[in-house]
Amino acid sequence: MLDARFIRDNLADVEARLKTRGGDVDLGGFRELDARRRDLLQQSETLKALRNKVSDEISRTKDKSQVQGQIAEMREVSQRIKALDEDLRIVEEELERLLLTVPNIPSPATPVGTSEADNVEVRVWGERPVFDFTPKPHWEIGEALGILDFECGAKLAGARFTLYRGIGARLERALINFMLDLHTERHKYVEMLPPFMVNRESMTGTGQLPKFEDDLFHLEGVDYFLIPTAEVPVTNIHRGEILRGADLPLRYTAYTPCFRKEAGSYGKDTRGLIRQHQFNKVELVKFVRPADSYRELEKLLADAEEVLRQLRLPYRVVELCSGDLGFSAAKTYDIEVWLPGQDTYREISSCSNFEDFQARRASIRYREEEKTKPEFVHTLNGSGLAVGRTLVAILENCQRSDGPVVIPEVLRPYMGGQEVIG
RNA sequence: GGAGAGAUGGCCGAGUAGGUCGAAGGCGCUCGCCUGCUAAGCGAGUAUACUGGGAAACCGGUAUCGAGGGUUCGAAUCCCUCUCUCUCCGCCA
Repeated sequence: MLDARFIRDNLADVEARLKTRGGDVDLGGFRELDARRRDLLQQSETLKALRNKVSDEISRTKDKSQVQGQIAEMREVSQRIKALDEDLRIVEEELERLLLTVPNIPSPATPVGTSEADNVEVRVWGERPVFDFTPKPHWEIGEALGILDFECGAKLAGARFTLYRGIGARLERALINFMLDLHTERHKYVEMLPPFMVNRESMTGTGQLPKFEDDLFHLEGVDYFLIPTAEVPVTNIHRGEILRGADLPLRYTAYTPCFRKEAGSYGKDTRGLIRQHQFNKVELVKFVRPADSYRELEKLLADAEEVLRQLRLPYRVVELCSGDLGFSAAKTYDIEVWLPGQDTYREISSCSNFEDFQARRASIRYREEEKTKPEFVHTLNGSGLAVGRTLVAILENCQRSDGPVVIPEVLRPYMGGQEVIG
């Protein structure tokens, strides 16, 4: 959420910068609602001040018969206050609804552009493997090895669900443990294991609600949502809190499954593990001082990249342009892993600085010193990494001509020493 | 699922026959004084949000005692609904 006062004071500038995301931006309604809100608030508060003053006088008058006039008068004042407050409530609700659907302002560091095509390649790492045969896509490899069973996934749940079997299941688990160990031991993140479903406040805090309810699985009977990413529960850990400056930056990592409806992606990526309703992810989340947030973003990105480097999987980093930026982000880097079976780079991590956008929604503040005013923190997060897609990258990059897949060295301790699948 | 108890400021904890309670007291913290150092002691201060004025320092108003609603001139205190926590019973990995 943007700061209402900031919008009020910089309306034209805010509109112009939001336009770089593409689509329509109209903050005209904001100005009017904001003005009406303050007008109603002042009227109501003036009357309340009067009522408080007169009530105080009444309380000090022992003979109540002397103040019957004031009591009658205040009865009327209270009615007017009630009416004003009702109008105010409606205006504030509208204003809130409007503000919650306005996306974050892209950072000046975000390149301006209209689509994916305008994203900027920042760096490329690793050697793409050279094959003396035509590399297969992971779904063929996984099925042939008997470790990925798409048909059974569909039988158990439906399209976009997969059953991992045997060594495939173990490889997924090995990746999760490897990533968590790397981030906790080497990068000094604190591991969290949060609830996999959360309430409406949490979803609103990180920006999934109210605008993207259609993308979420909602439970029947209780107002809980399955999390689409660990970002939601982990960022909301500090919702409504005032943190101590000395404790910043806070770094958390968490493994969770993620659940997404993938509405609007019919027919897209229907084969294989790329786009599933349920997938595993290890997430990195940071709470930092505003002045440090862009430096922390670079570090977070490096922490995520380190996973691919250790696995020796080739990738590139791209900077998302304004038109491709997510709703809550001010600046985002995507890490894209090379998939030789599909002859393309594929997103495997998205690392973003949300600045104070989520912090304002979720009211996450910090106080530098005991006496200083609380300020909003900046929140960041990134995948470290999407586990299923990492498994995909291993199958495709480490495949051999006759079918087997070589397990990356760093994973072997997690695989009971096994070196090859198949 | 059933029965009961509770939710007050950074923390602990008073306050329920409605008013002088943004809220006693203690702890913590900040500043000052005092003391050869430390400890102790003394004094002052110590919430947040919105809003009006001001260049600012700051000054004023309103709201907040789990959340929402009601009664009343006036609610931390009375009534209703909800949420959460705790205890006991049941059930269960």
